[in-house]
Amino acid sequence: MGMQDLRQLLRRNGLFVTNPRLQVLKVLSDEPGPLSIENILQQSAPGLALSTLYRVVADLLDAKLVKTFPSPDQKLMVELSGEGNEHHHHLYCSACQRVFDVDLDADLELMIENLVAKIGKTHGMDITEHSFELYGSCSNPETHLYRK
Amino acid sequence: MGMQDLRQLLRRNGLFVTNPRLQVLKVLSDEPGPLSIENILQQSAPGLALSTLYRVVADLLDAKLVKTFPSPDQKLMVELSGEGNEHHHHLYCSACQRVFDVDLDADLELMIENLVAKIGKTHGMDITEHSFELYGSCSNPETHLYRK
DNA sequence: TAAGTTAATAAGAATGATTCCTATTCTTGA
DNA sequence: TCAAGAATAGGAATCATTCTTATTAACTTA
Repeated sequence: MGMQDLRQLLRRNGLFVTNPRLQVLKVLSDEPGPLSIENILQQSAPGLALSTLYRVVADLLDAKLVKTFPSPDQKLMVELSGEGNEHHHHLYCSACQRVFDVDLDADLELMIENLVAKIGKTHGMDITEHSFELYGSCSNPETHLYRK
Repeated sequence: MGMQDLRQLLRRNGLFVTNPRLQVLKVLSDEPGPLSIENILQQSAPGLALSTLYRVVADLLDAKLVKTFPSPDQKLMVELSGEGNEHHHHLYCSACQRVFDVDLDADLELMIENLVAKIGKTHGMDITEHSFELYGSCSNPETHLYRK
Protein backbone atom coordinates (compact mmCIF):
# COMPACT_ATOMS: atom_id res chain seq x y z
CA MET A 1 0.00 0.00 0.00
CA GLY A 2 1.19 3.50 -0.78
CA MET A 3 1.71 6.16 1.83
CA GLN A 4 -1.40 8.04 0.72
CA ASP A 5 -3.54 4.97 1.27
CA LEU A 6 -2.03 4.50 4.68
CA ARG A 7 -2.71 8.12 5.62
CA GLN A 8 -6.32 7.74 4.60
CA LEU A 9 -6.55 4.48 6.44
CA LEU A 10 -5.51 6.23 9.65
CA ARG A 11 -7.79 9.22 9.14
CA ARG A 12 -10.79 7.12 8.23
CA ASN A 13 -10.32 5.30 11.48
CA GLY A 14 -10.14 8.40 13.59
CA LEU A 15 -6.39 8.31 14.16
CA PHE A 16 -4.01 11.20 13.64
CA VAL A 17 -1.38 10.64 11.01
CA THR A 18 2.08 10.31 12.53
CA ASN A 19 5.36 8.99 11.30
CA PRO A 20 5.56 6.02 13.65
CA ARG A 21 2.07 4.92 12.68
CA LEU A 22 2.83 5.22 8.98
CA GLN A 23 6.10 3.35 9.50
CA VAL A 24 4.45 0.46 11.23
CA LEU A 25 1.62 0.21 8.73
CA LYS A 26 4.08 0.38 5.85
CA VAL A 27 6.24 -2.39 7.23
CA LEU A 28 3.21 -4.55 7.90
CA SER A 29 1.68 -3.92 4.50
CA ASP A 30 4.90 -4.92 2.77
CA GLU A 31 4.74 -8.26 4.51
CA PRO A 32 2.53 -11.20 3.53
CA GLY A 33 2.32 -12.51 7.09
CA PRO A 34 2.62 -11.51 10.71
CA LEU A 35 5.74 -9.93 12.20
CA SER A 36 7.14 -9.75 15.69
CA ILE A 37 7.76 -6.43 17.40
CA GLU A 38 11.45 -7.04 16.91
CA ASN A 39 10.97 -7.62 13.19
CA ILE A 40 8.96 -4.45 12.82
CA LEU A 41 11.60 -2.45 14.63
CA GLN A 42 14.35 -3.83 12.42
CA GLN A 43 12.46 -2.94 9.28
CA SER A 44 11.57 0.55 10.44
CA ALA A 45 13.68 3.66 10.01
CA PRO A 46 16.11 4.13 12.89
CA GLY A 47 14.89 6.38 15.69
CA LEU A 48 11.60 4.66 16.36
CA ALA A 49 11.38 4.11 20.09
CA LEU A 50 10.47 0.66 21.27
CA SER A 51 7.90 2.11 23.64
CA THR A 52 6.35 4.01 20.78
CA LEU A 53 6.21 0.89 18.70
CA TYR A 54 4.29 -0.97 21.40
CA ARG A 55 1.90 1.92 21.86
CA VAL A 56 1.37 2.34 18.14
CA VAL A 57 0.53 -1.33 17.86
CA ALA A 58 -1.89 -0.99 20.75
CA ASP A 59 -3.55 2.01 19.09
CA LEU A 60 -3.81 0.23 15.77
CA LEU A 61 -5.26 -2.75 17.57
CA ASP A 62 -7.91 -0.58 19.24
CA ALA A 63 -8.80 0.77 15.83
CA LYS A 64 -8.91 -2.81 14.53
CA LEU A 65 -6.35 -2.02 11.84
CA VAL A 66 -4.13 -4.83 13.04
CA LYS A 67 -4.51 -8.12 14.82
CA THR A 68 -2.13 -9.47 17.41
CA PHE A 69 -1.46 -12.87 18.89
CA PRO A 70 1.33 -14.54 20.87
CA SER A 71 3.89 -16.66 19.06
CA PRO A 72 4.75 -20.08 20.50
CA ASP A 73 7.67 -18.48 22.30
CA GLN A 74 5.41 -15.88 23.83
CA LYS A 75 6.32 -12.90 21.75
CA LEU A 76 3.75 -10.45 20.43
CA MET A 77 3.00 -10.97 16.76
CA VAL A 78 1.26 -8.32 14.65
CA GLU A 79 -0.38 -8.39 11.27
CA LEU A 80 -2.52 -6.12 9.20
CA SER A 81 -6.22 -6.85 9.34
CA GLY A 82 -8.59 -5.52 6.75
CA GLU A 83 -9.32 -6.40 3.17
CA GLY A 84 -7.33 -9.21 1.68
CA ASN A 85 -6.38 -10.26 5.15
CA GLU A 86 -9.56 -11.74 6.46
CA HIS A 87 -9.77 -14.56 8.94
CA HIS A 88 -7.02 -17.08 8.40
CA HIS A 89 -4.70 -19.36 10.29
CA HIS A 90 -1.01 -19.61 11.09
CA LEU A 91 1.71 -22.07 10.43
CA TYR A 92 4.83 -21.86 12.61
CA CYS A 93 8.11 -23.23 11.33
CA SER A 94 10.43 -24.30 14.10
CA ALA A 95 13.27 -24.65 11.57
CA CYS A 96 13.28 -21.13 10.21
CA GLN A 97 11.29 -19.47 12.97
CA ARG A 98 8.85 -17.82 10.66
CA VAL A 99 5.09 -17.69 10.63
CA PHE A 100 3.07 -18.23 7.50
CA ASP A 101 -0.52 -17.44 6.77
CA VAL A 102 -2.78 -20.30 5.88
CA ASP A 103 -6.05 -19.79 4.10
CA LEU A 104 -8.66 -22.49 4.07
CA ASP A 105 -11.22 -23.19 1.42
CA ALA A 106 -14.49 -21.47 2.16
CA ASP A 107 -16.25 -24.78 2.73
CA LEU A 108 -13.67 -25.92 5.24
CA GLU A 109 -13.93 -22.61 7.02
CA LEU A 110 -17.68 -22.94 7.09
CA MET A 111 -17.32 -26.39 8.54
CA ILE A 112 -15.17 -24.97 11.29
CA GLU A 113 -17.67 -22.20 11.93
CA ASN A 114 -20.39 -24.76 12.42
CA LEU A 115 -18.16 -26.72 14.71
CA VAL A 116 -17.46 -23.61 16.73
CA ALA A 117 -21.14 -22.79 17.03
CA LYS A 118 -21.87 -26.29 18.25
CA ILE A 119 -19.16 -26.14 20.87
CA GLY A 120 -20.45 -22.77 22.02
CA LYS A 121 -23.90 -24.20 22.52
CA THR A 122 -22.59 -27.23 24.37
CA HIS A 123 -20.65 -25.08 26.79
CA GLY A 124 -23.25 -22.36 27.13
CA MET A 125 -20.83 -19.76 25.88
CA ASP A 126 -20.89 -17.02 23.34
CA ILE A 127 -17.84 -17.75 21.21
CA THR A 128 -16.50 -14.66 19.51
CA GLU A 129 -13.28 -15.94 17.97
CA HIS A 130 -11.27 -18.99 17.26
CA SER A 131 -7.79 -19.78 16.11
CA PHE A 132 -6.41 -22.80 14.37
CA GLU A 133 -2.64 -22.90 14.49
CA LEU A 134 -0.20 -25.35 13.02
CA TYR A 135 3.30 -26.19 14.16
CA GLY A 136 5.94 -27.90 12.09
CA SER A 137 9.17 -27.48 10.26
CA CYS A 138 10.19 -27.10 6.67
CA SER A 139 12.61 -29.91 5.89
CA ASN A 140 13.97 -27.72 3.16
CA PRO A 141 14.23 -24.13 4.33
CA GLU A 142 14.97 -23.00 0.79
CA THR A 143 11.38 -23.55 -0.15
CA HIS A 144 10.63 -20.45 1.85
CA LEU A 145 13.39 -18.26 0.54
CA TYR A 146 10.97 -16.19 -1.48
CA ARG A 147 10.30 -14.36 1.73
CA LYS A 148 13.98 -13.39 1.85
CA MET B 1 -4.72 -39.57 41.33
CA GLY B 2 -3.29 -40.80 44.61
CA MET B 3 0.20 -40.02 45.81
CA GLN B 4 1.36 -43.56 45.11
CA ASP B 5 0.28 -43.30 41.50
CA LEU B 6 2.06 -40.00 41.18
CA ARG B 7 5.26 -41.46 42.62
CA GLN B 8 5.16 -44.30 40.15
CA LEU B 9 4.41 -41.90 37.36
CA LEU B 10 7.59 -40.02 38.14
CA ARG B 11 9.73 -43.12 38.53
CA ARG B 12 8.40 -44.77 35.41
CA ASN B 13 9.47 -41.68 33.55
CA GLY B 14 12.96 -41.59 34.91
CA LEU B 15 12.43 -38.73 37.33
CA PHE B 16 13.36 -38.71 41.00
CA VAL B 17 10.46 -38.34 43.38
CA THR B 18 10.54 -34.99 45.13
CA ASN B 19 8.00 -32.99 47.03
CA PRO B 20 7.71 -30.14 44.55
CA ARG B 21 7.13 -32.58 41.71
CA LEU B 22 4.48 -34.45 43.65
CA GLN B 23 2.86 -31.17 44.63
CA VAL B 24 2.61 -29.94 41.09
CA LEU B 25 1.33 -33.25 39.75
CA LYS B 26 -1.22 -33.44 42.54
CA VAL B 27 -2.57 -29.98 41.90
CA LEU B 28 -2.76 -30.65 38.18
CA SER B 29 -4.41 -34.02 38.59
CA ASP B 30 -7.11 -32.50 40.81
CA GLU B 31 -7.99 -30.12 38.03
CA PRO B 32 -10.06 -30.94 34.95
CA GLY B 33 -8.30 -28.33 32.82
CA PRO B 34 -5.11 -26.31 32.48
CA LEU B 35 -3.77 -24.01 35.18
CA SER B 36 -1.48 -21.02 35.13
CA ILE B 37 1.77 -20.99 37.08
CA GLU B 38 0.13 -18.57 39.48
CA ASN B 39 -2.81 -20.93 39.99
CA ILE B 40 -0.53 -23.85 40.68
CA LEU B 41 1.45 -21.85 43.19
CA GLN B 42 -1.71 -20.79 45.02
CA GLN B 43 -2.93 -24.35 45.27
CA SER B 44 0.40 -25.74 46.43
CA ALA B 45 1.60 -25.95 50.00
CA PRO B 46 3.39 -22.78 51.08
CA GLY B 47 7.16 -22.84 50.68
CA LEU B 48 7.31 -23.88 47.08
CA ALA B 49 9.69 -21.50 45.35
CA LEU B 50 8.51 -19.90 42.16
CA SER B 51 11.77 -20.76 40.44
CA THR B 52 11.35 -24.37 41.50
CA LEU B 53 7.83 -24.39 40.13
CA TYR B 54 9.03 -23.22 36.73
CA ARG B 55 11.83 -25.77 36.70
CA VAL B 56 9.54 -28.59 37.79
CA VAL B 57 7.14 -27.72 35.02
CA ALA B 58 10.04 -27.72 32.55
CA ASP B 59 11.18 -31.12 33.80
CA LEU B 60 7.68 -32.55 33.59
CA LEU B 61 7.41 -31.13 30.11
CA ASP B 62 10.65 -32.80 29.05
CA ALA B 63 9.30 -36.07 30.40
CA LYS B 64 6.06 -35.39 28.51
CA LEU B 65 4.03 -35.66 31.69
CA VAL B 66 2.53 -32.25 31.10
CA LYS B 67 1.78 -29.99 28.20
CA THR B 68 2.18 -26.25 28.20
CA PHE B 69 0.89 -23.44 26.06
CA PRO B 70 0.54 -19.67 26.33
CA SER B 71 -2.77 -18.15 27.41
CA PRO B 72 -4.17 -15.22 25.40
CA ASP B 73 -2.54 -12.85 27.88
CA GLN B 74 0.81 -14.53 27.40
CA LYS B 75 1.03 -16.51 30.59
CA LEU B 76 2.30 -20.07 30.74
CA MET B 77 -0.51 -22.61 31.09
CA VAL B 78 0.11 -26.18 32.21
CA GLU B 79 -1.97 -29.30 32.12
CA LEU B 80 -1.46 -32.97 32.70
CA SER B 81 -0.93 -35.02 29.59
CA GLY B 82 -1.35 -38.77 29.62
CA GLU B 83 -4.33 -41.06 29.67
CA GLY B 84 -7.72 -39.45 29.77
CA ASN B 85 -6.12 -36.23 28.66
CA GLU B 86 -5.33 -36.91 25.08
CA HIS B 87 -5.31 -34.31 22.37
CA HIS B 88 -8.02 -31.74 22.90
CA HIS B 89 -8.72 -28.06 22.51
CA HIS B 90 -9.23 -25.04 24.72
CA LEU B 91 -11.98 -22.59 25.34
CA TYR B 92 -11.04 -19.29 26.99
CA CYS B 93 -13.65 -17.33 28.89
CA SER B 94 -12.94 -13.63 28.97
CA ALA B 95 -15.67 -13.17 31.58
CA CYS B 96 -14.35 -15.51 34.23
CA GLN B 97 -10.78 -15.82 32.96
CA ARG B 98 -10.80 -19.58 33.01
CA VAL B 99 -9.80 -22.12 30.42
CA PHE B 100 -11.91 -25.16 29.66
CA ASP B 101 -11.03 -28.32 27.84
CA VAL B 102 -12.98 -29.13 24.73
CA ASP B 103 -13.10 -32.60 23.28
CA LEU B 104 -14.23 -33.18 19.77
CA ASP B 105 -15.94 -36.22 18.36
CA ALA B 106 -13.47 -38.66 16.86
CA ASP B 107 -14.79 -38.02 13.38
CA LEU B 108 -14.40 -34.29 13.69
CA GLU B 109 -10.90 -34.77 14.99
CA LEU B 110 -10.12 -37.04 12.08
CA MET B 111 -11.44 -34.42 9.74
CA ILE B 112 -9.07 -31.90 11.26
CA GLU B 113 -6.19 -34.34 10.98
CA ASN B 114 -6.86 -34.71 7.29
CA LEU B 115 -7.06 -30.98 6.92
CA VAL B 116 -3.74 -30.61 8.70
CA ALA B 117 -2.08 -33.19 6.49
CA LYS B 118 -3.33 -31.41 3.40
CA ILE B 119 -2.04 -28.05 4.57
CA GLY B 120 1.31 -29.62 5.36
CA LYS B 121 1.57 -30.97 1.85
CA THR B 122 0.58 -27.65 0.31
CA HIS B 123 3.25 -25.79 2.23
CA GLY B 124 5.91 -28.45 1.97
CA MET B 125 6.13 -28.76 5.70
CA ASP B 126 6.14 -31.55 8.19
CA ILE B 127 3.41 -30.57 10.61
CA THR B 128 3.89 -32.04 14.03
CA GLU B 129 1.18 -30.36 16.03
CA HIS B 130 -1.84 -28.18 15.81
CA SER B 131 -4.06 -26.28 18.17
CA PHE B 132 -7.61 -25.17 17.84
CA GLU B 133 -8.53 -22.59 20.40
CA LEU B 134 -11.80 -20.85 21.11
CA TYR B 135 -12.41 -17.47 22.71
CA GLY B 136 -15.64 -16.28 24.20
CA SER B 137 -17.48 -15.47 27.36
CA CYS B 138 -20.04 -17.18 29.48
CA SER B 139 -23.02 -14.84 29.71
CA ASN B 140 -23.88 -16.54 32.94
CA PRO B 141 -20.75 -17.24 34.97
CA GLU B 142 -22.75 -19.41 37.34
CA THR B 143 -22.92 -22.13 34.77
CA HIS B 144 -19.28 -22.76 35.50
CA LEU B 145 -19.46 -22.75 39.26
CA TYR B 146 -19.04 -26.48 39.40
CA ARG B 147 -15.37 -25.79 39.05
CA LYS B 148 -15.42 -23.90 42.36
C1' DT C 1 20.35 -49.00 56.92
C1' DA C 2 24.22 -45.52 56.51
C1' DA C 3 27.44 -42.96 53.53
C1' DG C 4 28.58 -40.99 49.57
C1' DT C 5 27.22 -39.25 45.15
C1' DT C 6 24.31 -36.84 42.36
C1' DA C 7 20.24 -34.29 41.53
C1' DA C 8 16.90 -30.95 43.13
C1' DT C 9 15.59 -27.05 45.92
C1' DA C 10 15.15 -22.24 47.86
C1' DA C 11 16.28 -17.76 47.50
C1' DG C 12 17.11 -14.15 45.18
C1' DA C 13 19.63 -11.90 41.33
C1' DA C 14 19.41 -11.35 36.34
C1' DT C 15 17.07 -11.11 32.06
C1' DG C 16 13.87 -9.87 28.53
C1' DA C 17 9.52 -8.36 26.99
C1' DT C 18 6.23 -5.08 27.78
C1' DT C 19 4.21 -1.00 30.12
C1' DC C 20 4.44 3.36 32.30
C1' DC C 21 5.99 8.19 33.05
C1' DT C 22 7.03 12.80 31.62
C1' DA C 23 9.16 16.49 29.29
C1' DT C 24 9.28 17.68 24.54
C1' DT C 25 7.64 17.66 19.81
C1' DC C 26 4.22 17.00 16.28
C1' DT C 27 -0.80 17.30 14.30
C1' DT C 28 -4.63 19.32 13.54
C1' DG C 29 -8.50 22.69 13.36
C1' DA C 30 -9.50 27.38 13.30
C1' DT D 1 0.21 30.47 11.68
C1' DC D 2 -1.11 29.31 16.44
C1' DA D 3 -3.05 27.28 20.34
C1' DA D 4 -4.68 22.98 22.26
C1' DG D 5 -4.46 18.50 22.47
C1' DA D 6 -2.27 14.18 21.05
C1' DA D 7 1.76 11.50 20.25
C1' DT D 8 6.72 10.65 20.73
C1' DA D 9 11.43 9.54 22.65
C1' DG D 10 13.82 8.14 26.25
C1' DG D 11 14.31 5.87 30.02
C1' DA D 12 12.52 4.00 34.39
C1' DA D 13 9.42 0.52 36.22
C1' DT D 14 7.06 -3.82 36.10
C1' DC D 15 6.11 -8.53 35.39
C1' DA D 16 6.91 -13.14 33.92
C1' DT D 17 10.45 -16.18 33.38
C1' DT D 18 15.30 -17.89 33.71
C1' DC D 19 19.68 -18.30 35.89
C1' DT D 20 23.08 -18.84 39.74
C1' DT D 21 24.70 -20.82 43.84
C1' DA D 22 24.90 -22.54 48.35
C1' DT D 23 22.21 -25.91 50.74
C1' DT D 24 19.28 -29.93 51.17
C1' DA D 25 17.13 -34.12 49.64
C1' DA D 26 16.91 -38.46 46.95
C1' DC D 27 18.86 -42.29 45.26
C1' DT D 28 22.33 -46.11 45.02
C1' DT D 29 25.10 -49.56 46.68
C1' DA D 30 27.74 -51.59 50.10
